[in-house]
Amino acid sequence: MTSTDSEKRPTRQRKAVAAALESFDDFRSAQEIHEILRGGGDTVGLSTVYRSLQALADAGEIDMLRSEAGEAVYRRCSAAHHHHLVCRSCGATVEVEGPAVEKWTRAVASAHGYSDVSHTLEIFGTCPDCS
Amino acid sequence: MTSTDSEKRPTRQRKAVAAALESFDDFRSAQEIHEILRGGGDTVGLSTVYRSLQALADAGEIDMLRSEAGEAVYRRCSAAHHHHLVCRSCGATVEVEGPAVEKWTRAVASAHGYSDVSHTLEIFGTCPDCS
DNA sequence: TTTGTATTGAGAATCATTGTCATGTCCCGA
DNA sequence: TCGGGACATGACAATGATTCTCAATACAAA
Ligand SMILES: [Zn+2]
Ligand SMILES: [Zn+2]
Ligand SMILES: [Zn+2]
Ligand SMILES: [Zn+2]
Repeated sequence: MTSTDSEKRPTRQRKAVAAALESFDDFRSAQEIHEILRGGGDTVGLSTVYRSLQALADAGEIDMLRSEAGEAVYRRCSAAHHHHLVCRSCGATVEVEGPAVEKWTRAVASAHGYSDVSHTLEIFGTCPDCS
Repeated sequence: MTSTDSEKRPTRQRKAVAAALESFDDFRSAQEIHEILRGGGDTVGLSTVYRSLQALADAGEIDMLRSEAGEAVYRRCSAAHHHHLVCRSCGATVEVEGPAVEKWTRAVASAHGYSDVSHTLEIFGTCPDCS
């Protein structure tokens, strides 16, 4: 196995973190996820939660974004590239896609000679339940 | 003066921070700006730098965004709503506008019943000089 | 089992940001 | 001109999320 070995050992802890990510639908912080695990009886160290989340995010398995307060929050999402519509009040999240936006960012970047382009785009608002 | 009094007293410190913001073209952190001030001979406390930047950002006088590392960084920008194309390597920043994108975010949000909508959008890449 | 390696987690260390509060500054009325 | 009060400052402490350390474990393979 000299090939790209990005696989990690599926330990009890890592599986617990992955499972916790299936149990909610909005973005949560590492600390909140740690709490969820403790509440569910799983014993996982906070450091391990941080490490697992980073690994998952690096592998593209989960999405990470920064809340308006600046904390990193995580969510299990679909595989395709997408963005988020997030309720500022309760966190309710909707995945959204916009081919036109994707095209636009690429066009803008290349128009200015920028290469190796990526982008971040989040929409915040108040959801129907909260308004 | 019972009217909307959002004006702040233009102290030496606040003017120094505002002046520093004119001296560079990319996004800088509060600490970096504090360094610039110290280097320029101005004596301004770090707390005051933080406070001044927040006040300016709240007043819409400057733009604030979070670097990929999560720190708040600031920049003097034009008044109109816009977004940024930022070089991942040197920080070179270009203001960009996209009426279509603005329209799209509003449409998406209202399609899902979200109100009081705002959004963040940044494009990262490698600028011509750095590639 | 033996052994080398990946993983864990408790606690310490970082580091940006915010809070405290005694001191300083400015404006205005007496 | 003087004094009171509201605003502002800055040295320093406190907070809080994230990362680091490193000894103890768990695994996998031989
Ligand atoms: Zn997502
Ligand atoms: Zn909501
Ligand atoms: Zn801007
Ligand atoms: Zn916009």
